[in-house]
Amino acid sequence: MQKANFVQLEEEVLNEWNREKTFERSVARREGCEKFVFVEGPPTANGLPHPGHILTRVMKDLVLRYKTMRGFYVERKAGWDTHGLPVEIEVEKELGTNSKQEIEEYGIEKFNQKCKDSVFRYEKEWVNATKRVGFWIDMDSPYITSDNRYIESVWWSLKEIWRRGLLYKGHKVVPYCPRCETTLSSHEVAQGYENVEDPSIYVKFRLKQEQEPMFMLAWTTTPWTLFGNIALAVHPAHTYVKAKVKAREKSEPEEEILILAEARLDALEGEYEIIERLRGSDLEGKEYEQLFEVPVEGESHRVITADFVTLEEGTGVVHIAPAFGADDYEVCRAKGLGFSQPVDSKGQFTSEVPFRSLEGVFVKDGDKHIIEMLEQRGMLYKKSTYLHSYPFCWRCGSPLLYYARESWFIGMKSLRDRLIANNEKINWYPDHLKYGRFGNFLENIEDWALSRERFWGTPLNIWICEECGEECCIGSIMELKERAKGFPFPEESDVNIDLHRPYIDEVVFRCDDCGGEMRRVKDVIDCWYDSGAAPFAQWHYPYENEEFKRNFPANFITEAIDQTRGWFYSLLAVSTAIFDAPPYLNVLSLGHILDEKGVKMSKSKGNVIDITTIFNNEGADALRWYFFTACPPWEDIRFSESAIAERQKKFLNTLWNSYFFFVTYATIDEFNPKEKAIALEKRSAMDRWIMSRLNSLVKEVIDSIERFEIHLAARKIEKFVIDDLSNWYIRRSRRRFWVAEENFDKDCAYLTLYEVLVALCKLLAPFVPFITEHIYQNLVRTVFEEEESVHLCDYPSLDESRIDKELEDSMGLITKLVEAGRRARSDAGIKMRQPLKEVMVVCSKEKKEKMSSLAEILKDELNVREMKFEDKKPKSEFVAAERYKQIEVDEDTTLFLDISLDKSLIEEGLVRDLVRRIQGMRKDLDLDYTEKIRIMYEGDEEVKEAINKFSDYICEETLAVGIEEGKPSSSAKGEQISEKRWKIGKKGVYLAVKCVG
RNA sequence: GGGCUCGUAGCUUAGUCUGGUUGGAGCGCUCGGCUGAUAACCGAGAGGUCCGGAGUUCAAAUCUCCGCGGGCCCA
Repeated sequence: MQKANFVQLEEEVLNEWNREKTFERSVARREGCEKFVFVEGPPTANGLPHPGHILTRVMKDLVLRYKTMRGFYVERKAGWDTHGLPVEIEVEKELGTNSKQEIEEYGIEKFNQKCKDSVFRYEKEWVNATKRVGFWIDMDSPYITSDNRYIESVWWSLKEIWRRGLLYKGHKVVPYCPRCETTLSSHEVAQGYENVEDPSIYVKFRLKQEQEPMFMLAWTTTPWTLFGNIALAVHPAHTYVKAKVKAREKSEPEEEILILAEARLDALEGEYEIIERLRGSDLEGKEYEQLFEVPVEGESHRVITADFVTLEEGTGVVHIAPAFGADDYEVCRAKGLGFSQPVDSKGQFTSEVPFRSLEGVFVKDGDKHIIEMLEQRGMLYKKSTYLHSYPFCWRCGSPLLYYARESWFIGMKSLRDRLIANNEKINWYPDHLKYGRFGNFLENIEDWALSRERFWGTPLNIWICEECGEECCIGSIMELKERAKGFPFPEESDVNIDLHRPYIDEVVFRCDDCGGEMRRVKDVIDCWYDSGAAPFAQWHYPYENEEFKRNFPANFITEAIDQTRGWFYSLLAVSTAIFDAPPYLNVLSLGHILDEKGVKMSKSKGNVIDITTIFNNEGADALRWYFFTACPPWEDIRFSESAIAERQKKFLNTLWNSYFFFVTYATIDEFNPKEKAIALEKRSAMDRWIMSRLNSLVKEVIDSIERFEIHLAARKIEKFVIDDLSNWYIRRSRRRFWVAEENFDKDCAYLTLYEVLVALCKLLAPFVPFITEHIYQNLVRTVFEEEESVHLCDYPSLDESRIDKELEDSMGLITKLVEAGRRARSDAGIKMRQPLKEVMVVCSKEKKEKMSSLAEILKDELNVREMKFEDKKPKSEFVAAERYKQIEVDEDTTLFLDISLDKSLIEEGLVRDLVRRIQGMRKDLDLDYTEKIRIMYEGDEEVKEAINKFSDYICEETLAVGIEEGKPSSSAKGEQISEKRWKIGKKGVYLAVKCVG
């Protein structure tokens, strides 16, 4: 038996595909057929591919190969995501820069060039891994989000949005990284929450126009924001109290009155007395003294009411700083209150702060001083610490600030209903995402903060007049050239134009209105917009538009679940804004790869399995098969090399062995399927059964894949290969292949096994493309003038006429009886090799009729001489007879096994034992299946008698030319001899086997 | 903190939507058997608080609620 070397086999197949351009031909072959459109979610190649990326690639590949074989035209354009802060951070690490200023000093031109290089640093590894795992995608002409043509399309789309008034400049409090000096998108923020201890302080704000000292008591965990305080908010409907509190220390005033929500009274320490209850709305408009003297534009320092005030923590009185909180900003704007911003873009206090010592200090580092100063001024009621989760920059680790910034937005809120309507047209797998996580997200959609105050990204294509503020949006390179004054690029050639910073920043226009100079806003855009524009930007739409029109919307995309609000959303958002149409009709969301312990694999945890080890040890097919069978595609998968090795052993080996069994005997017999044609009806029940099973399988597999239930499809195939094909059909049919001379039944067996293997290859081709290709090449291409690759074939289609449900049922019954019979033997302590007289099956007439044609199988499997059916139930008769072992099979079926032995049965058992030993000795000698032997033996009279009686049988079974009593004379050199003393039952037997060629 | 999702034998999992025999498999373990494709296979055995608790019901792994733990997303 030749052991399969899957890794070597795969490398040969890869070379073959490469040589014969199989991928390209598989696509080209379907040109003109119905399209199945796929969009590749572009990865960033500035890190090595991770097992999760491989999973995604494998799932994509399965679906696309399957659809191709099903007759669809499936183009596969690769893509690379190239822009964005992650890329900049990598380069910054390399350069050792720490602020935007340093980058500017280094030079934007050089910096962006480094970013560009960095993005393709691991391209080779990505391309290699992609090819190695068998993902067929066109990586020779990928779309690249930083290409001019791509940017031009993105610009066009932004101009469309701008023209509709959906692209606007706003002021919003946004999560902001003071180190990177840029706002972060919500998906970026989400990645960086950590549990940290922050100060928790209760601050007193003294109300004006009150006789006795009276304070609003507010709670905050960010003391530094107090410099930006503009108002205090209470809930209009909740009950508040004036509580008279006694001094806890001598330094405090004897008594003072604090105002807080009644429900939050446990914030108070020591004794207190409630002197008045009032509603929040009663407090509205009360003025209080400013804590610190910070300049404020507009009205300020009043109590206001707001619905977002909760009573779950704090005091029910909320400190409002519009510069540092989204709700704060909104409520101040609504109430017409002023604004104060004592913090600069690096997160440091400005000179507006009334303490020299704090100027230029990072806000978080100022907390301690502020608390001290509050204490000194007697404005601190109490302090402690508070454990909560706070966002940090996901790349650089700086604490984020919520910070009012100027930013450009896309008005997604106004498109909410359209987003929901378009989502309605999308099939989600798994479906709970549609109205669950994704649907909920759309319901509460916010405007998209699009701009990034960074360097390496698609420049925001908006120019503003420095004189009159006139705004213009540029949608194409042509338009840019026409408007430009002192355009710094050679106009004759588009190739030399780079639309990135810093070049684009130098392009200045003349304002149509006032003649002033128009300059581009400095921002670049969120790279999520880049990838969201992929459906049209990859085709350079609308400047070239044939491809786009044929490729929109996509039929299928798939990525991991974390893309739900990432790429899945950005695609829908852009497409809804531009085309008011869903960009994809089916989306498969994949689970994540966890390590053996169920922890997410990530670089920082150091638990990432190197995928190349798997390729080198187990191979791509084993890896793929593991991914497909392990769990539903949308569930997290616990990944381990040993689990992959197990799948390989179990499935790929069995498949290989089935194939190799065929090849072994087909070679001996020089079987050629081309020369045989036997109608299925003429073949045996076993043949018709496996064909029926195969066709039932085809139906189930297609149905499952169509629902993206990849795991069910794969598991069904696995079960078929192991149980039906290998352990039943081939095992049961072996003897048919061993017959030396030509005969009809042998041809049927060959033909059937051949047809099943070829169909199975096609069925499996999208799953395990390598081994199936190898088998196909050897089984089909050497014989028929067929397609040159299994991947150029059509997927098997269901042939209803070949399904015989009744036969499948009958065989099912037979296997049940076989199991029952084996149990009966086991119970009686009689081994399989010992022939028995009879098996009796008591069952209904219908069952008997169904099974009678398969009775031989049962007889043979159970090693009995006779088999009887009884349709009545004379059970008692057999039960009474002690020689029957009884096993209940199901409600109306009972099996009785005659366990009585006589001399002839025992003799036959002995002979079979001898044969078994001799076969073992052949194997020890490592003989070929066709090599002849001579046998010598020594044993008692019974042995002698049995061997004499059955010598023909023994010789036939063991390919012996003769069997004689005695020992071989002294073994001549070079002769292959195996000799051994055996114990069979209680008998000692000596056997010698000599190869005679 | 909120949403979604997963939790079944030592491990990987089926069954859960649609409540109903004794909760099935595979790996691993023990014993036995089979083997001229098979490091395969077959039979038996050990191994389960179906994450915990409460409820609905004649009946709950399954439905409801409250927790716990993992994951993702959002804050």
